[in-house]
Order: sequence, then structure tokens, then C-alpha cells
Amino acid sequence: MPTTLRISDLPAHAGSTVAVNAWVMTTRSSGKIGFIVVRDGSGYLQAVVGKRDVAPDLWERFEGLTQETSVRLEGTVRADARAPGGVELSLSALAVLGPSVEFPITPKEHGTAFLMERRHLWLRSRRQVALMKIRHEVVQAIRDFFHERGFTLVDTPILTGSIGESAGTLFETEYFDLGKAYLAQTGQLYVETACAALGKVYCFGPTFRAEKSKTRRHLTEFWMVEPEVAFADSDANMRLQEEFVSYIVARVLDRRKAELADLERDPKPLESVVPPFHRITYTDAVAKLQGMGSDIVWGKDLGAEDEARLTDGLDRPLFVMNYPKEAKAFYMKENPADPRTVLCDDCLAPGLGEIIGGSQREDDYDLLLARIRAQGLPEESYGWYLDLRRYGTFVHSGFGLGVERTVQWITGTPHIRETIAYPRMMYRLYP
RNA sequence: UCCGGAGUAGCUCAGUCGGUAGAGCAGCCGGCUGUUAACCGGCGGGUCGGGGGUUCGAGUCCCUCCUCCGGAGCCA
Repeated sequence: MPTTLRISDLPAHAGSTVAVNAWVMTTRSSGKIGFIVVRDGSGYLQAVVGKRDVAPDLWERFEGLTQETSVRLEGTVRADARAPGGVELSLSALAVLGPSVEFPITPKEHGTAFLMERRHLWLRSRRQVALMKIRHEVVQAIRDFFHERGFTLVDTPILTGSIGESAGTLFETEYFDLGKAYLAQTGQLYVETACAALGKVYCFGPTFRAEKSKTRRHLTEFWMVEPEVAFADSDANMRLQEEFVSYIVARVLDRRKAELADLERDPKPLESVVPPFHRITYTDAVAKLQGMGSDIVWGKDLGAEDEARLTDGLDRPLFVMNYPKEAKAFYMKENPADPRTVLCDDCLAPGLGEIIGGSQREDDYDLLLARIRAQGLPEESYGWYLDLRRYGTFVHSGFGLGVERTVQWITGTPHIRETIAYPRMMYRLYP
């Protein structure tokens, strides 16, 4: 019985007789010669069967193959330039493991509504396989980056009592006898406290926003990585961000060329994503945008169109720094050079928009308490957070990077829903 | 939540001025020894999103509801 191999291992076994377990993507036949293209998750393989070269029952089984049938193929590995992938299999045996009748997703056109209803089957398509592999590479690069730099992973709770930023965008649930609990929309407050224990920390997990967003950049459930660094100011924070983003992009370029090609994503523009990124203050950005015809006024947050105008034509991301206090969260540190603003940054990717929001945190107990009160937040819920400023307070900064937006930007995918296996959106909870 | 668009065959869509429902692909049958979304010939396939109205007659006009898509705001 021949050795069973994954398709990605076949080029090293030219001339050998091997077996492959896989799913049928498509078949073609010219009457006397047949082709089967299969997928096993490691790659794609074309098997060739000649009617005159095999037993009649094998040919019959070939003719009966349908899309997504699971099969065991046996044959000789042969290098052939005509085959997609460089090697093909001259078939000597074929076993149907699991038949597949009328697979709904044909190799022809489908609308997104149709495909989203069948997301569990859509995942098998070449495009979706490439997206999931690149997502995996991004996630692995994130973990490696922080591990290599001495960060400690701290998992923060998903069920929380106190609220992170603004209420009204939180998913609510009952929590035994303790009243309402909320699904976390950030791990930041927790990771800040862990920062005093470990110095350099990050959390990485799902986060939930009940905001009724309907755009190609929003999910209600998405994955976010949030590092927090002790004794780092806003400037150090941005240097970490640009190194981090560049590291992720370089990793994908290095290891996922084939998947980028499957997605027809030109890798060239990604090659210029290296530090330093572009930088502009919010105040300067407003002046520039007004010069470009935007009706933005100082104090208002930048709109999607404004972000597009600022990043249009850029070869790498742009930091917009130091937004007005009123437009940002309560925990951001007041800018000593301009107290109307806070020390923060949004990292805008060209063609997509915000992929990171970061800031230096307010480390003064009285100022932070004043901000909590000014925003009408429930003071009693933040006792533990305020404690961080009572016992050895310290300059610290951090940021949150959205995994799906990062994958969307790197792959050039038009809609964020394809960057996660099972997207959760305002109108979609199935499958 | 607001603004805009769309629901017709399994899929993607066309359907003129209100007058007997169409194409391509998929499926099935046949042909073809190097195909790349193979190709060529044939066949079957319809609650025109639901409900109500106008009309001799509605896929088409009017009202209403539902679903989906895109955009805005919010943000990662």
C-alpha cells in the first residue's frame, strides 16, 4: 500500500507511487482522457486518468465523480508543466470515500447573499481557503512578534461588569444574581492593570460591538490584539505600531505568496510597508482637509471620506495624532503641549482606513477621575481601574489592532465579511 | 437609525408601450486522448418575494409588508 501524503509534499516525491486523500473540486473529460482537480487543504492537485490505461471499473468511477466527493487517489507523481502546481498524478486507483450530491456552489457566479447562507460550504472554495490561510499567518505573526519582544499574553474576561468605553454599544446578558453583564468591547482596562505586574503585556481575543454598523469595514464580533507597555509614551507607542504592522506584512509576503496570487493581490504595494510610517497631527490634518474642500471643523472626528483623502496614494500607513479630547475616550492622556487634545493615534491603512487606535493613558488619579465624571460614567465601576493610579502610577501606552481589517487591507478584500470564517453582522447570525 | 438599490428557472441575469415566461451556466443524455470556469449537439426545468388594489388582462402600474445588498454615523 503506497504512502499517504499531503498534496504540498508531492513535488519532493516525483517518480514515486503515492496516495492522497482529498475532495474533488472539478472534473473534465475528453472521452478517452480524464482530469480530476482535488483539494486537501495543503494544496491543489490534478490527477490524470487515461481510459485505455486503467481497468474499466476505475474509468466508470471517474465518470461518476461529482463536485466535493471525498476520494482516495493512488498514482505516480509526475512533473508536468501543463499541470497547475507543477506536478500531477497519473492515476492507478480511485476510491470514493464519501459521495456528494448536487453541491450547491458551482464553479460559476453566485451572489453574496447566496454564498453567505452557505458559508459553511463556501469556505471550501479556493478564494476562501487562501483568505483563511493568510488570516492564520497574520495571527501567528502577531503572537510571534510579541513573544520575541518579551511580552506576556494575558487573557482578559469576555464577560464584564464595568464598561470599557461608551454604553449603548454593548451586548447585554443576565449574570446570575449579580444583574447585568456585558460582552467585552475591549480588554484594555484589564491589560493596563496587568501591565503593572508584567511590564509588557497583550491580550488577544474576540470583542463585541452592538453598534448597528452596516459597512464593509464592520463586524459585530471581531478579533483584536491589544498590547500595553509600561514606561512607554505616545511616541514609543507609534514606533511599536509601525514595527508591528510591518512585521505582519513582511511575514505574509514571505510565506503566503501563493495565497496572495490566488486572491489576485499584487504584492508590490505591500513591499513598501516599512517604518517609519507617515505622521500628521489631527490639527494639521484638519487644516489640510479644509484646503482639499472638506467641510470638517476642528473638534469633530474624521469621517470615512476624510480618512480616504488623507491616505489616497500613500505607499504606507499614516498616523493621525492627538485628536480633540471630546472626540476620544476618557482614559487618554491629556497633551501637555495642547490641552485641548489627547496623546493618541489612529493608524490609517491606504485604501481601507483605521486598522489601529492607540493612546498614552491618563496616569494621574485626579485627572482620570475628573474625566470619568465629566463623561457621566459610573464612577463606582472604575475603582479597580483607578487603583492603578494610586499604587505606583506610571507612564504607559497601548493600542488595539483589528485582525479582520488587517487581513482585509493586506489581501485587498472588498468586504470584511470574508476575512473571518463565520462573520457576525447586524443581519447575520447563521450559519 | 437614516439615505439609496434589488428580489423572475438550482445559480447569474434579461424581460420594450400592460397582451400566452426568456438567455447563459448548472443538471441529465450523446460526442471528443492534454483539459485549465474545457468544448460541441440535444432534453427537462417557473408560487415572477408575500398580501391587497386598478384593469377585459399585471413580472410590468398603485399601496403595504418582508428579505437582501450598498453607503453614512460609530469604531478595530
